[in-house]
Amino acid sequence: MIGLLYCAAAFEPYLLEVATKSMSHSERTETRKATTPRRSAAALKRMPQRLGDIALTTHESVYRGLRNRILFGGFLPGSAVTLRGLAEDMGVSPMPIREAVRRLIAERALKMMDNRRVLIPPMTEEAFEQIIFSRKTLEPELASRAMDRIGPAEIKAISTHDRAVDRAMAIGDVEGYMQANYRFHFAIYERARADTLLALVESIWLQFGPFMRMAYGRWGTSSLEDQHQAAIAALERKDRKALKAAIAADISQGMNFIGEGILKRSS
Amino acid sequence: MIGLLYCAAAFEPYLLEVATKSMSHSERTETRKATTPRRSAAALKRMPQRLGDIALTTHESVYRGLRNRILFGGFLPGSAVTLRGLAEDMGVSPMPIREAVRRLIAERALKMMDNRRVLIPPMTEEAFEQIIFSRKTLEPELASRAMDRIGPAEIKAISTHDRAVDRAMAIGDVEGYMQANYRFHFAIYERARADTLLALVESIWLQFGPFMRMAYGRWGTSSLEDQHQAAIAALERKDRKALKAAIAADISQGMNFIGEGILKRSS
DNA sequence: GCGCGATTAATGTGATCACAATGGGGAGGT
DNA sequence: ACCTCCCCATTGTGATCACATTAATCGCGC
Repeated sequence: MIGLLYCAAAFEPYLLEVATKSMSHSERTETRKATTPRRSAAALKRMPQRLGDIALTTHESVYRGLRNRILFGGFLPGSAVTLRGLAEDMGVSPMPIREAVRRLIAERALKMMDNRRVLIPPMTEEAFEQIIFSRKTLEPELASRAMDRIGPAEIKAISTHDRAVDRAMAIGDVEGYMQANYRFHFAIYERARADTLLALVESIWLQFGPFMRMAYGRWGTSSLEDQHQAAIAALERKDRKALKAAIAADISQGMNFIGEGILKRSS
Repeated sequence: MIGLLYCAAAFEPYLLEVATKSMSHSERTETRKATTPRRSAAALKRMPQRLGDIALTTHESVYRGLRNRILFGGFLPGSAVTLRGLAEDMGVSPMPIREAVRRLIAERALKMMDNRRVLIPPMTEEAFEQIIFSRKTLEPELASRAMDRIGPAEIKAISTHDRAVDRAMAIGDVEGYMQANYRFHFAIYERARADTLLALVESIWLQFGPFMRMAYGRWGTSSLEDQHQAAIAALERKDRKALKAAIAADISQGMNFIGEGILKRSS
């Protein structure tokens, strides 16, 4: 409710677009196309369990879909989500939605109000400052740990992601930019094999994803600069100090752009 | 499965004691005392919703109960938990258990294996090192932020918790020690009014709770030292630098004791 | 016309059932 | 005595229903 003030301004039409989830719930929608689904014998064709790579539960694919959508700005800060609404959108029953939403609430990607309504958490100046602190503390450390495990092959992959960042930035593809930027950073961090730390960082990214999208949606990505090249160069030289500095600088620049955009220039 | 190796050694009988949850599900157990609860008309008396302070959902009280139990060592690292088992223990249906467990898994207080079995995550040396790093990074910072909001009244409360720590340590009350120690730290951290950072720290504490309990259970709390007095003195003097140093030293001492105990001396 | 109250719709929560898959234990064979 | 295979108990998952509560909407009185 409170957070709805954030989206009072006129807004681009990306609000509810489906991000990057490739759910193939074909055999389930045909069960549900009847307006009033009866339970009698309709529960037979259950658990077809799409085996894309390995057995994946429904709530897990729902979770990943929602997670990506939040991470890359598919939701507006302050916008509400409902269990039944999402269930209908994704063509599943409300049950796996409940579990996915509960999980995302625990990760602070969603927020449950006192009235038990669920919404994308609006950003506050205090939370934003804490996010910056956490990022600048954890991410350079994670990159430093990863460095020893990053060889030429990994550097190549990381560079590919960086080029995707530049490409998206050039054509103003906000969502593409955010996805490529995420992949760039986490391609580095994942090599640290430090999942306890990585989980903290992922939770942080989930919290500023919608907010970041809002900033880019308003002021574009054209004036963005990053320190990705400096980070790659540091990785090639195995220069730990330079790497940490590059990551820290990248965070500062990016978050400063977002913060200036939304929090300072007000509406 | 793997983690069960950790509890192979002989062990004290605190394994499954109920920690500090005061659930009053009296009116619900009488519904369930029949061995095979039928659903026909038994679903009438639902949602009595004990209103201790404010309306509290069942899965929320289940969550808090489980959380405390994990935090203060009510479970052994590597031990398995089952939805139906917990449901029976707590006298509720498996449904609120599912939500609470899902939430705790997201907070890394529980771990779901590939076979979908849920267990208390066993500790590894790598995870332990990351936990120490996170604690030493976040907690002194949190204390520093809290200092400006800590007056004589708060210092009094904090000192009370410290005395409880000493008392429990003197009589070897492991669980009492852990609870008092938690209250001491979080009485400080909460004053920072930085819930984004606080959430990260709480997740970390949940992860080493069972492990800490194991160490104290084996070697007692008699040889423990802490820097609580130094922290309190720093709070009284409003000495930010000393406060951060005291918190950092307290973490180092405590975690070192635990780590030495379990990871180094093997069995 | 315009607030204001009662009715209705919608939402989260809890319970129960059905099902797939894993795991353990016992029987049978070597 | 040990290993192997099969069967059954147990577990998590998904669906559906019922309910309490909150939000929305319509209608009535001023």
